[in-house]
Amino acid sequence: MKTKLDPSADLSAQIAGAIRDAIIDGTLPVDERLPSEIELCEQFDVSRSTVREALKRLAAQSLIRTQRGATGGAFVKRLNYADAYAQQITTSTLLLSMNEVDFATACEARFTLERACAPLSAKRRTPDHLATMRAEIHRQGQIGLSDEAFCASDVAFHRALVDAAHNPVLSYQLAGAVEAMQPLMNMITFTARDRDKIIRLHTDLANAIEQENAVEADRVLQTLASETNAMADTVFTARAGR
Amino acid sequence: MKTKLDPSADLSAQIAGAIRDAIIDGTLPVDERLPSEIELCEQFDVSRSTVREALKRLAAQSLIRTQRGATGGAFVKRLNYADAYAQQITTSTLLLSMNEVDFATACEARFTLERACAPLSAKRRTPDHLATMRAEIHRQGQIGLSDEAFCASDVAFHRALVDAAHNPVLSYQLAGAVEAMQPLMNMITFTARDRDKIIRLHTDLANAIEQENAVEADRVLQTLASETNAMADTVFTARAGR
DNA sequence: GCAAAATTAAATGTCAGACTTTTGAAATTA
DNA sequence: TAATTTCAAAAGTCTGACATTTAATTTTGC
Repeated sequence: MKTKLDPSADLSAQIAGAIRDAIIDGTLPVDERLPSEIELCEQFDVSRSTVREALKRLAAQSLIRTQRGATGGAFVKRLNYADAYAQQITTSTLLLSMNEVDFATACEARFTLERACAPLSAKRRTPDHLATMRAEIHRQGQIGLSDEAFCASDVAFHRALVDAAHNPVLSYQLAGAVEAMQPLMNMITFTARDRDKIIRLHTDLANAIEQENAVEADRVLQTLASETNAMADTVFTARAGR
Repeated sequence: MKTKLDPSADLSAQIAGAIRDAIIDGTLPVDERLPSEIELCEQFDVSRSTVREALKRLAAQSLIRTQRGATGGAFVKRLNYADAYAQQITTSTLLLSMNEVDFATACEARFTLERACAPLSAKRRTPDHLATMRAEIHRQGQIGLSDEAFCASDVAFHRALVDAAHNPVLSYQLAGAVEAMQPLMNMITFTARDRDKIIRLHTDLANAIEQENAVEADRVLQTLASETNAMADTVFTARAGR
């Protein structure tokens, strides 16, 4: 079956699009083998280079995987959480850094979503997530910790909070919101007093979650949101005045 | 400057990764022109096909755009909301459809996030978003509307609700959660009574948002969540018993 | 001298063909 | 029967050519 393409537009993009659509609507199920490169050449009436460029596009979106060898080929890939997370984080991070999204907007989005998660986390938290939160709080208190390491630990803490809700879809959706903030947070220099304040709030939050106290957790998250905004304000106005 | 690659692994993936990292960490700023394909061949010591496959990978992630002609080349692309949305929706949809995420989990994630959004929407809603919500409610009441069209309108309604919060980052993060549910919702057959119930709840929700009544909006969303779950249950148990 | 037209050069897009490497299956051999 | 060898199919890579697009440059006509 020859599939028609518009010869004036980008051929490899059209081929990738056609295959992508077939994957999304289920025509090509998971683990189905695509036709070999040579067969795709014939089907779309293009050269092998063009077919390969199309396949690389799909591979970049984790839609296919390829195997070499006799029984090899391109297969529809089951999209796993790890790959989806990675893509989400890349996209979210770039969206924020390239579009001059102001700190307040990103911060509001993040804490709004986290607050939505907290009641579920309070209800369903298990010892391992609490342990992770406590461990990160401990790390945050270590002297000589760089600002970047502090931020990374902050992200890990909040990730544990979200994961405690035990809803993988929720974890996935929030991964972008939480992780994409990290580069913005890294622009902030945290004073010792700032760190103390954050650590205290993190401790309150962990306690609230442990006690299954959703109301208190929400209160702490609101405080954390406004504190974060205040710290960013201080840094950015100081920097602007310089 | 020759950049070393591991010859045993996929070359085009390594090249794409190196350039991707440079874009993410800001080494390559927006609108910066990448070296020409020939120059990249020399830099990485590979053939042009390999370089091109790497560039197609980046293009698939909306990280670069290419221009033909004398002053053309590959340029770092400013990631816009439209492209980011599209990627988010593709990824979210596939994640749900390929991983046998049960309806209840996806539904919980979606309504949890929407409920987080609603208070902001109630505070900031403008006439145009309200008008969109009303228009979609009207469409949902039309007789002879297919189940798919009903679902599409449902998505549009909820999109308007989210957009009313006037936080583009929040809209972006929720796009995946809302849109990815559509294929799952499409598996449901809505009876006339179901539709009536949903339309009534949508009306209540629009009214609550118009009156800036966050508490009432939250109540309606909770009801809508449990109703949606109930409808899905009915359909799925009926189908399982068949 | 100026504007329109033709030329040129640089870049991506496409093609054809060869060779390499990997890998499973089939054929052969001990 | 089991180990080994051979084989074939497929993706990965390389080379070189040609097509197309586009902006800058040069030429031409007035």
